[in-house]
Formats: sequence, C-alpha cells, structure tokens
Amino acid sequence: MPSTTRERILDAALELIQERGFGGTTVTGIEELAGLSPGSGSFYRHFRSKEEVFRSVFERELDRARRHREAFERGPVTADPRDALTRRLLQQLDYLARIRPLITLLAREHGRFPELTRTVRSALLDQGIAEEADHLARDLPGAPGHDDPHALLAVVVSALTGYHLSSEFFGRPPAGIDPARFATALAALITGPPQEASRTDG
Amino acid sequence: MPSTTRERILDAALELIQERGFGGTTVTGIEELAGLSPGSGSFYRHFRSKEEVFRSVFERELDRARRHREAFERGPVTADPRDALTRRLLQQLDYLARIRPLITLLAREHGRFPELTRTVRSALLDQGIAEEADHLARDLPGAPGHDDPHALLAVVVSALTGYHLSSEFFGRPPAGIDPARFATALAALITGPPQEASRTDG
DNA sequence: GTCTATATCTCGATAGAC
DNA sequence: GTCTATCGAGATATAGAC
Repeated sequence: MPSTTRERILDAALELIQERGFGGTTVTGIEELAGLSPGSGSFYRHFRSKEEVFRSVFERELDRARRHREAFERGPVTADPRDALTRRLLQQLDYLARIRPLITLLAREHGRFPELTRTVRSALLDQGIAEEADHLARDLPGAPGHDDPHALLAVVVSALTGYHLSSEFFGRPPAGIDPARFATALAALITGPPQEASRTDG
Repeated sequence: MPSTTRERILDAALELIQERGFGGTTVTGIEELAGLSPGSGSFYRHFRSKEEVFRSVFERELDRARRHREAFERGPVTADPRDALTRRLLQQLDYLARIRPLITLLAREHGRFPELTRTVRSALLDQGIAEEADHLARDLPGAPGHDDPHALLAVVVSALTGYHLSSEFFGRPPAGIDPARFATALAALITGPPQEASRTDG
C-alpha cells in the first residue's frame, strides 16, 4: 500500500467525520491526523475545500460498498434451506459491517447533505433489496404463513439493519446476542417450525 | 402553553442539532430560531455554554422518553395471540417514533458525547428489553420453533429499531411497507402458521 | 432579560518561500 | 508538495446600557 498523502487525508477525514461529524471536524485536525503540519494549508494542495474532501470520502466509501456487494458470494443452496438461509443472513450482517463507514456517514450527515440519501438508497438499498427478494423467493418457494412476501422482506431487512445499527450506536449487539446466534434465530423464524424431522438445532 | 425563552432555546437547539449536529450548530443560530437577536449573547442568560444547552436538551428528551415508556398501554390479551402481538408491535413502533429526537441525538452525537450511550442504554434499552422479554414470554408461552427466546427477542427488537431507523435515514420505510403491514408481518412470523390447524408439539 | 457592541479565538482558505 | 505566516469570516463568550 503506497498510502499517498491524498489517501491519508481521506482516511483522516473519514475517521474524524465519523467520530465528530462534518461540522465538528476541522481542516487543521485532518492535517494533523494525516501527518501534515496542523494549521498549514497543505490540505489545500489536495482538496479545494472541506466540502470537497467530504464528497470524496463519501464517493470512496460508496465505491467500496459497491465492490463489496459485487463480491458477495452466494451461499450454496444445500438440502436444508434453513442452513442456506442462516449462512446468507450471516453474509448480510458481514456486508453491513464492511460498509459501516458508509452507513455512519449517512446516519450522521443526511441532514446536511440530503443528496447522500438518494445516492445510497438507489445504489445499495433498492438494488440490494431487489436482489434479496429474488433470493428469498427462490429459497422459500412455498413456505407457509408468508402471505405478504414484500412485508416479510421488509422485516428481514429491518432486522439485519437494526441489529447492525444497534451494535453501532449502543456499542454492543441487542440483548448481547452474537451474529451467528442472531442469524440462526432469524432463519429459524423465517423457515418456521421444523418441517419434517425433529428440531435440528440444539 | 407558556413557552418561556429557556424552553424556546431548548426547542431551537434540539431542532438544529438534529439537523446539523452539535458541531454544525451555532449559538447565533439557536438565538435566531428562538426569536432572540442573533449574535446577541442573550443565550448566555439561560445557559452557560453550548455544551450545557446540549446536555439540557438531552436530559429533557430522556425525561420525555421515560414518560412515554411509563405511559405505555399494554394491549389487552385477546383470544388470538397474534392480534395482541400485532397491536403490541405497533405500539412499539409508535413509541420509537415518539422518542425519535432522543434516538437521533444518540445516533448523531454518541461519538462526541460517549456518556450518552451508557445513559440511553440503561434507561431505555436494558429496561425496555427486560419488559419486552416478559411480554413475549407471557404472550407466547409454548410457541414451537423458538428454542432460543433471548435471540428471538433480539430479532424482534432489531426488526423494530431497524424499521424505525431505516425510515429515518432513508426518508421512507423499508420496501415502502407501512407500520401496520410491517407489524402484521412480524407478528405472523413470530406466531408461525395459523393456529387453527392442529399440530404436534415438539 | 434583551439589546448593542466587542473581546478573543478558531476556523477555512490563501500567499509565497523552499 | 510541505512549510511559515497570515487574512478575513465567523464562532464563543462577555460587558454594560436599558
């Protein structure tokens, strides 16, 4: 990793904005964290303004998120749909963890930069939800008790994002449940009571 | 409605901090929104500093949230547990909507004011989750397929908070599902397939 | 308790040496 | 491309008249 000054500035800006917000972050602070002389205008040899560096930070995180989504490996559809589903849900949680900076930027600055909302929504959420709907429809073709598939999808997506955001805001997962246990419980909820044999989980 | 100057300052500060964050909010802006002369130090006849007004805003929202929680009306336990559960989940969503300012403050400023995390967590989440666990245990005494009640609780809480936060950050609910439909789907998921059909216990 | 006025400081941004 | 130095704007906070 070459780590150019420009990249160190982006790293510093991301870190500070995540912690203190855009309004609470100073160019001097960014310079200092990037290893430049604080108060010198060296920052401005790389970015024209504080707003510009924010947009660059945001774009970089958006690109990273897109790449993470493309690299999404679909879990193999095994004989047991619950197993496949659990694995898929765990991947989703892992994906959310990987794009954490993007989510944090959105959560913090969607008031000051309203265009973030549209961008993230169309790039990740709409597209991601559409894909997820396909997966759910494929993995659970005729599951009973799911007479509103769209609402079911909303529940699953909400559960995953809620788990992630609770962990983020409160510093610990809801009820102290780790991701694997959470995914298992959610998958069990979706697939319903064991279909043929006795309970597989134990 | 007396609306003292102090209260108008608190209102103004809350609104601006929610929109721009603590670092992006100025005392001058608070004064202006509170109907005082912008740039005059009139603010300082009521609060000693910007930090102090933030803490006062936070305390006020915390009190409001506590009162909302106390006023929580428990839905009557009807013959159909799914109905009761749906109503209860809708109340939870309504509760989250009512304490929205507190959640927004936490989401935005938990980096700058780490003590917010502990306070909100102990005042709302821990206590709320404990109560919710009781309710779930009571409403769903022997529901099948729930061999990990703690994880189930985490799923439910995550789904509710995720629904709320997605609506907040993205400006619309997940998949465009309204609260009633969401609660219905979540309740259906928890209670499983319709109860009329006889089933064997596990 | 609100105003005008202002002290003091920090911030964003620029100029120019090297 | 980084530094020292600094400008001008705007921020927090204070002083004192009314």
